Amino acid sequence: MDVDTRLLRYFAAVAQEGTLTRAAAVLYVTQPALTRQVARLEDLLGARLFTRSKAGMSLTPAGEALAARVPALLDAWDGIARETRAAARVLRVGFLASAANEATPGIVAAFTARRPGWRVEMRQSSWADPAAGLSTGDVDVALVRLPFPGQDAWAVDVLLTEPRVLAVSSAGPLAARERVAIGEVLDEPFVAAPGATGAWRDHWLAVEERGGHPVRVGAVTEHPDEWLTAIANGDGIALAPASAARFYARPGVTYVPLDGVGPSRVAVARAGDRDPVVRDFVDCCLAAF
Amino acid sequence: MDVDTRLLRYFAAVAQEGTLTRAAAVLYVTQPALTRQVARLEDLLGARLFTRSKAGMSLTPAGEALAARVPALLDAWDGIARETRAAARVLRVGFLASAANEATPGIVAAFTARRPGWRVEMRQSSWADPAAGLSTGDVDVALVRLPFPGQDAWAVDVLLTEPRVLAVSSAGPLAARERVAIGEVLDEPFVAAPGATGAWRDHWLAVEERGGHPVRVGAVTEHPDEWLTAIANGDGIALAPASAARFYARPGVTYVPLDGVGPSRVAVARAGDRDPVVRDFVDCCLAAF
DNA sequence: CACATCCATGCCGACAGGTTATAGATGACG
DNA sequence: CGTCATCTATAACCTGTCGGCATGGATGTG
Repeated sequence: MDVDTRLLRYFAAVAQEGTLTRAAAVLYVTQPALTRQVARLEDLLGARLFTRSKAGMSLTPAGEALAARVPALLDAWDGIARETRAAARVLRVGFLASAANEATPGIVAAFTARRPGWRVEMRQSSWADPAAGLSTGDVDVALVRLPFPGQDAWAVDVLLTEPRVLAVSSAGPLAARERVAIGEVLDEPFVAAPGATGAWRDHWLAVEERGGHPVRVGAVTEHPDEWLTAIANGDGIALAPASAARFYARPGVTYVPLDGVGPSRVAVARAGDRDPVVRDFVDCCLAAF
Repeated sequence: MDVDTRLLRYFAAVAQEGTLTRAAAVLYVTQPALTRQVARLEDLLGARLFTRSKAGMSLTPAGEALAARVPALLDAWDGIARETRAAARVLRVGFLASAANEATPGIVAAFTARRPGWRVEMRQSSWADPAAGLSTGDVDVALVRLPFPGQDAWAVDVLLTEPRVLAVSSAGPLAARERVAIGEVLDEPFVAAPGATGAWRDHWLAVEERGGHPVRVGAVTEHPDEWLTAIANGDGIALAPASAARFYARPGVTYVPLDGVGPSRVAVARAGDRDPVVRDFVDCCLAAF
């Protein structure tokens, strides 16, 4: 009988949390999706796994039996997948569009020097996935900007801290300014990241610095190119890391120093340090700064 | 990283067989489907698992690593699923429409006497699945008629052997006959089972007894009711087990003894005899005859 | 040079999984 | 005693994936 390991992870989360609602939050899916997947697993196995009540879901004997063995099975699979990738000598590195920077080629060179025979596969992710493919298992390690959704589940080392600046249309009045304070622009429309990215989106809308002041969203973009176009068009302004002035210079877009907001941090994130190859890559990252 | 165990079974089959084409035959899927699923697994893992050549597919080092551990993982999952079902105290029994007979209630009664607290869930399957849900894992044990597709993969005990007779329209000339020889009716249109059922369909079209004589198919049916209607309507004639005269008596349909064909066998099939509960059920079946 | 044997690709229909919105059931609380 | 808050279940919709069939392309073989 075949099953997707995702179903088993869902089941384990529900067994752990005791309610569908909470498990759904942990898994970043909606509660109806969980309801159906759990029911589907019960159908597949031909056994009721939970007794439902207003208070939540509690395990039946069959559920207990399953819950006792599923974590080990999932661990075994994760281990197999890791070993398989290791045997292929490919390290998959995700990076967020705006987290790439001058150091990347040096890091890759240092890594291939330390691990001859290994190939590094770089995968750029859109802003719709600030975890750069880590959470879906698409990559082994990722260069990201903090904070990102689900960050607590990963091992993270900060590589670089840089100020956040303001990106504005060159045609607008702010472009001529020497400096701007965040308090002056709280009513401006902002160009934002997609809605599902939670803390990450908030960070780039300066929600923390607004003290409750509402956000006006002028546009939503996923890629640097759309982002630059939206700003040049005057659809809104946006926070950006200072290095964007070098990487994303474009006629029509001006970067202005900004007061009153904290810095942005670039970090290297991964599942943990059990894998020595990943650890080597992390070391190369740390050595590059 | 999540994966469907079906993908892993596909992979294992290809690794075992060495070519996609042969593995596809073993798995009862088409070769293009396998091509894509293997490619998908490689994508998911981010590693090439096979080197393709005209001669077939041979494992890369990454493929070797995976192949070394996948069978144990699949076994572990199958064991977990079995234990979970056992904890639920539900035995799922599949039965083919025409394999059900007088003995069934007695078998179930004997089983529940031997295993108090257990519930038997009977699932009737259409003729589109002569394995009665075994092959998909929908049931733990099944009452079937031999031969059925993929039969070699299962443990099988014959319960009962009965002659095959001919079902004809009462309005036709054959209905008045005392006996009929198979050689007389090779040119008649037959009412057949769905095309994907292979050996099973052939068995009921008397392909073995035809000596190459081609089959005319007058209708295709999946359920006894359609089958009876098709025969009564004169869409074709059909082979049937002798007991059909009792179970599927209907005005307009006449059963005539038939010479020149072998008997039909009812059997109990299951994955093996490791599961003591399934073994008990099998014992009850054997004791009932 | 036709043929057999592989694997890959394009197209299409069916279905599964996700989302949002909403219903139903049941304690907790003013 | 109504009003919430908190659960799970269901409905409607959209998209991506899987399977099938048909076909193409590459490569040895008689």
